[in-house]
Amino acid sequence: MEPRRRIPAAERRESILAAASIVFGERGYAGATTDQIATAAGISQAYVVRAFGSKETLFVEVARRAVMRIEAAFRAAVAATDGGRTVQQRLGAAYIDLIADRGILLSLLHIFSLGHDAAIGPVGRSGFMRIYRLLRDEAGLSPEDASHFLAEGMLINTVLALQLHDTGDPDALELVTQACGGDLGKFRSLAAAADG
Amino acid sequence: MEPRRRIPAAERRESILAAASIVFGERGYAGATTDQIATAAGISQAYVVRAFGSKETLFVEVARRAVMRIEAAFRAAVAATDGGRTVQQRLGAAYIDLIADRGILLSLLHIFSLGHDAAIGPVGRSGFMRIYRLLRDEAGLSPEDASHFLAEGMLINTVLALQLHDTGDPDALELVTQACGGDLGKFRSLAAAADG
DNA sequence: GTCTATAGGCTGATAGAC
DNA sequence: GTCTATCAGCCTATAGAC
Repeated sequence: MEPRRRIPAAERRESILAAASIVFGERGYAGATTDQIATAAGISQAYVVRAFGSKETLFVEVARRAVMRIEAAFRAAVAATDGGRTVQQRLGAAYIDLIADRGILLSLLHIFSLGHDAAIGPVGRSGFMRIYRLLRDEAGLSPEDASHFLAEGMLINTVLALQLHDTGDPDALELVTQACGGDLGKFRSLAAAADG
Repeated sequence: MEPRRRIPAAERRESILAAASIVFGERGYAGATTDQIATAAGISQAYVVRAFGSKETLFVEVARRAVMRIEAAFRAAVAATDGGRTVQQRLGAAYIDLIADRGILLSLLHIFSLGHDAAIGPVGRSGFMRIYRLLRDEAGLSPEDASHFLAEGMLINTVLALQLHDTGDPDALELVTQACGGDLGKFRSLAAAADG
């Protein structure tokens, strides 16, 4: 690998994080290798490790970013004064926009399934609870509504992760339509993009 | 390791599958090792591989079993003629009973996050759709009700995987109570058992 | 049916040059 | 800031004995 252009550390960190989000998403924490992330980021394996200290630190940072992006998107949705739509509708649309980024979607799932891990569990718990409080206290949802909203989100996560929207199966289409409220356009194009 | 008692192959397979369900659940497919599974099953690493051909085959079998257990439990819940309770209530209770087995719960989450995998994705998709059809065609739920039921299940998965039921946080308790419909007893005792 | 031994491959991290 | 080289460890799978 020929030496790359020197780039400010902060900027390089961002591109590593972007690559890591995709690779960790596809393979999971244990399944992903620092070498795969390095290749995706266009740098050497050793540099990935050096930039973040360890693979685990890098994953925790990716996880933290994913949660922060959700919080930011929800805050914007709450703040938006969009005439016709309810807060729930704005929040739902914001969530679907966000997890059309498969890196974020899959990061979330991996965080959940590593809930018992000493390093990642706390990130997942505190992130999930911050989002719950945001829905309840800032968006003004009742505990029941907040819970329902989260439940719908978790089902969307699942059907998208399983790629049920990509099947020919009409029952799958029926389910995905129910889950996403008919707002499938984004994921169809996503699937098409992934094929090419 | 001294040679163990000779045991019929079928029986040995079951004990390996039981051990694998726990270890795969805790560490994920890539994170778990055949040696950890062997230790949990009380046999040698080589024998685990020999008994199933490969680690991947073993995982696929674990995944298949988890889905089948859910189907069986739901069929029983549908068939049960339990005076006071609705089908939804019976199904919900059956689900909560089932995923109190953390091995099954976490197996599910790992299947979801491996939805893109060539070997595991198909198992996840066909299993999920079989369960959807069961809810719709055998339990008689409308597509909307089936979708809501699944959504609630996915939220329960998440809060249990994150172990939010184990936190002192009162907000977490509020959320878990909403998600599980107040039926927390099983998970408390589970947590206590895990501590000991 | 079950084990021991080990080959062969991959991985995260470190050292050190530029 | 970035790379090459490399080590030490771990992991799956196979071979072969009992």
